[in-house]
Amino acid sequence: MDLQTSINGIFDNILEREQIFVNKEVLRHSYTPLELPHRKIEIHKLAFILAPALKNETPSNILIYGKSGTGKTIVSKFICKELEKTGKKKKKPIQTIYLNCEITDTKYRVLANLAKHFKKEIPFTGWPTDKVYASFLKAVDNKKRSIVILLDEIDKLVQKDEGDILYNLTRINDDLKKARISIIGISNNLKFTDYLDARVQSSLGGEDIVFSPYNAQQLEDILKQRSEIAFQQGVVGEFVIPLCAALAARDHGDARKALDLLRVSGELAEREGSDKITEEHVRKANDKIESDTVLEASRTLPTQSKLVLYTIICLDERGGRTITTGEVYDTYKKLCKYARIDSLTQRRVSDLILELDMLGILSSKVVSKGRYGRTKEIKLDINQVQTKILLSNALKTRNISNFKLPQRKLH
DNA sequence: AATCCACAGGAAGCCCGGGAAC
DNA sequence: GTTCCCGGGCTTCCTGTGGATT
Repeated sequence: MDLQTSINGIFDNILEREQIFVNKEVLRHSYTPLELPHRKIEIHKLAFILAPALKNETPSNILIYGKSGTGKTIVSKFICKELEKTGKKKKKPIQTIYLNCEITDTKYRVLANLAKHFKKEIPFTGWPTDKVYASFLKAVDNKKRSIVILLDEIDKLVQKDEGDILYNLTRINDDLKKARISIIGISNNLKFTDYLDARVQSSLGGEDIVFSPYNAQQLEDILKQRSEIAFQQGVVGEFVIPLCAALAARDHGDARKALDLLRVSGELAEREGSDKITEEHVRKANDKIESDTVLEASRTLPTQSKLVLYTIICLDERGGRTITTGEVYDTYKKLCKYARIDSLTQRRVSDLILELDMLGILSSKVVSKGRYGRTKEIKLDINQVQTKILLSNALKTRNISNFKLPQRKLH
C-alpha cells in the first residue's frame, strides 16, 4: 500500500523537485538566442558582404575561420535566417542552405544533398557524380533566385581529398543562367586553404572573417545571458558562472564547452535534490563530461579498434617502458589469436592507433630512438579501469578478460 | 660521415555491400 | 539478371627518416 502511493505520485514528485531549470533547451548549442554577445563586428561584416543578394547581385564567397565554439556556425545561421526574412519582405527570393561537411563528407553526398533542397531526389549512391551535378544544376536553374550555401566544417572535405567539389561549386555560376549561388565556407582549421587549389583559393577566399576565441570575461557574459532564461532565480551560486567560463577559456575559449558545463552542473544539482548549483557541481560536471565522451567513444568503436585499445590498456597496466607501435602490434596479434579473430596488418593497426588519437582516447607522438628506429610512443588519456571493463563486456563472447599478457621480452 | 633500425605514412589497388540503370 | 558506379575497410608495396651507434 505504501509502495503504491509513493509510486502513484512518482512523476509529480519529480516535477515538484524541478527547482533548478526553467528552460534547459536554452543551454544547448543548437539554440539560437536573439542576441549574440561579442560578435557584433562579425555579424555586421557578414551582413555587409551578403547584402548584395538583396539587390539581385551575387555576393562574394566567404571563408570563416575560427576554433570550435567561437560562434561561427551560430552567427552564420543567424545571418542567413535574417537574409531570408528580409528577402521575403522585399519579394526577392533568397534561399540559404546549411550543410555540415563532417556528415555530408563526399562530393557525391554534398551534391545529392543540395539537389534534395530543390526537390530532386537522388539515391544514396549509384549515379556517376557528374550526373548528380547536372541534375542539381537543372533543378537550381529553373528560376531566378539567389542561393547562399553554408558549408560547415569545409576543411573535412579537403582533408578527405574531396576538395574538387569546391572548385565546381565556386565556378557554378558560369553554368547557371537564372540562379546565382554564393558560398560561405566555415572552417575550424586556420591553415586549411594551404591545401586548396590556387583557383579555388582565390574565388572562395574573396572575403575572410576570423572568429577569435572568447576570453573568460566574454564567456561569462554569454553564460549570464543564457542562465537568466534557463534557470530559476537565485539557484546559480555566485562563482558558478565564472568557474564555468574559466574552465572553458582554458580549453581555447570554447563556448559550447562552457554551456555544457553549466547545463550538466545544473543537472547534477537537480539530481542531488539540491536547490542551488555550487562550484562543487561544476567540478563534478567537468569530470563527468570528460569521462562520458571517452566512454561513449569507446563503446561505439569497431571491434578491431576495441581490440587495439584493449591491448594498449593491458600494456599500460603492466607499466614500465613507454608503449610503442611494434609492441602493441605483437601483443595485439596474440590477443587476436587468443580470441580467434583475424588480425589486421601493422599498417592498418598503425592507422587505428591514429584514429584513437584523434578521438582523444590516447596521444601518440612520433619519436626517433636513434639506432633503435622510429616509432610512435603511445600514452593513454582515459580512465583505464572503466574503459577496460566496458571493452571486455563489449567483447565478452570472446572472453578476452582472461587473456594474459605474454612475458616481457628482455631487451 | 656512414650506417641502419623500426617503424611512419603515401600510393595503388582489391574486395565488398549498396544501389541504379538497362 | 548483368553491368555500371561509389565509398569504406583493408592489404601490399613502397619510400622516407631522426639520430644513436659504428
